[in-house]
Amino acid sequence: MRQLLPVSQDHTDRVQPRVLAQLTASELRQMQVPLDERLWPSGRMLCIAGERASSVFAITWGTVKLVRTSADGRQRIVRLLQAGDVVGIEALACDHYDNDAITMTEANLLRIPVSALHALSARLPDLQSGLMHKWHQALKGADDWLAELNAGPAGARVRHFILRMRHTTDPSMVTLFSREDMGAMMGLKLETVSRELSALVRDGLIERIDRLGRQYRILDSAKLMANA
Amino acid sequence: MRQLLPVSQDHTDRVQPRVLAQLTASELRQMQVPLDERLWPSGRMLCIAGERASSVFAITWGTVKLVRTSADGRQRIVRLLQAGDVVGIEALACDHYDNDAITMTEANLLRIPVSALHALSARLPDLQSGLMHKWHQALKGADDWLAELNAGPAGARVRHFILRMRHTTDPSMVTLFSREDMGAMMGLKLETVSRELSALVRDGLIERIDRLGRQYRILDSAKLMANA
DNA sequence: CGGCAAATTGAGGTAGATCAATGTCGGTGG
DNA sequence: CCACCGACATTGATCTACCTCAATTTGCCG
Repeated sequence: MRQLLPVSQDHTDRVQPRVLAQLTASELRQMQVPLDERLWPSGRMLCIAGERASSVFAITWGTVKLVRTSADGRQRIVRLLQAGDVVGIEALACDHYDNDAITMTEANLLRIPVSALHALSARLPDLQSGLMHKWHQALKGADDWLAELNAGPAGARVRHFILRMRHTTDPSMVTLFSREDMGAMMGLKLETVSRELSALVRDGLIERIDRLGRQYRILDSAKLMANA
Repeated sequence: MRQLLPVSQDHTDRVQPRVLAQLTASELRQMQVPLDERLWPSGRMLCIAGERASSVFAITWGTVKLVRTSADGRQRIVRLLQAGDVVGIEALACDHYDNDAITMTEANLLRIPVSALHALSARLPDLQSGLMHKWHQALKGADDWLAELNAGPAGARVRHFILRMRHTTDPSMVTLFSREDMGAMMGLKLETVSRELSALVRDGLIERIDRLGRQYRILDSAKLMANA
């Protein structure tokens, strides 16, 4: 079970992760911020687009997908959030969530009331700039997602996705998701994703580790990065 | 010339537009903010991805495209900015621009030094929340762009695009762009865009106004909005 | 008038979708 | 323990929406 999680979700190496700005969870608690830290199972809906929003969720480890369900029922994964990202950051600027958010792995989340953040940021200029950083991170993430994962031929999209999913501790290892989810991220059908992955294995760029098709080892990162 | 501009760019109806937060240009000037207001011609590059960034540009009217040029040279329009949006907002959080920004019409821009904003926001809590609102607007814009304009069949994308480009004063009128730019926004080839537009005209959903194919009148908005 | 840039339209090719069959894993209950 | 079942990945065959290549048209401008 453990090795199914991306390494970025490893919570043993950093006992006190910086949750928001430079603040750790315990520092926030010292400042009277009522934190609700919880471990969520995979596949749990954290918030719903349009729903009233009064808190944000800081991710300390795990992966969360932001999903848009279009009028005709098709689901599109708008982007992924991981450790250091904030789920529902839009709650800071308006009173509802813009996207559905669903855990894709087990995930450890710190729920923080928006009111507490507003109160605190008046006193703490550092928090201000820290939050600005989170906004920027989210915006750049959205733009990158579009440019890298939703442009060009299917093969290139899948290769970009693999590179993006490398473990931070061991960049030769990658943890992927279900073919259907991967398709929803890149605007492809699950069969196409499967075929492209098989082609990469056949050509020796990656090697499959587990039986489920979630764990791969990168054998030729140069070719993976080649834009040909 | 005048009628080629989207109505949202009309600057005669609001003499003192709110530039940032609730502030008008003259109010900002009263606060010693050194503003550089300028009218830019169409097709001018405002900033370059990776370039050192020390100011933002508030749009009072006109349209600006954010462009990513991928490694293989293909250009992708990541989203559009219009009146009320801020070009290069990322300069508030880091020291460089993330995207190229190019005017798509004549555009009136207020260049504002980031240092001035930082200094001012310490004194003005309203500006804080106003900037947060801009961040949110940008992030939601990015997510919407992906979900509406880069998902589903070509016809649906083009129809969404038309609806998005309706004039604010007269929602039955639409101003489009070159077929190539439209393609770069929706991940389609220019011929495909042209064909889809022709089909909409043929089926009586829209009517062409000018000779260049930039101005259209919407005849059947119900069918345009239908997701079939 | 001539040349250029942009849109339209047609014919044909192809990447990816669709439909469908098979295989593998993991859980469940006899 | 083993048979069965459901979820998921893979693979093949075919189809089609969109791309590519190319010709034609239109308006603009020197």
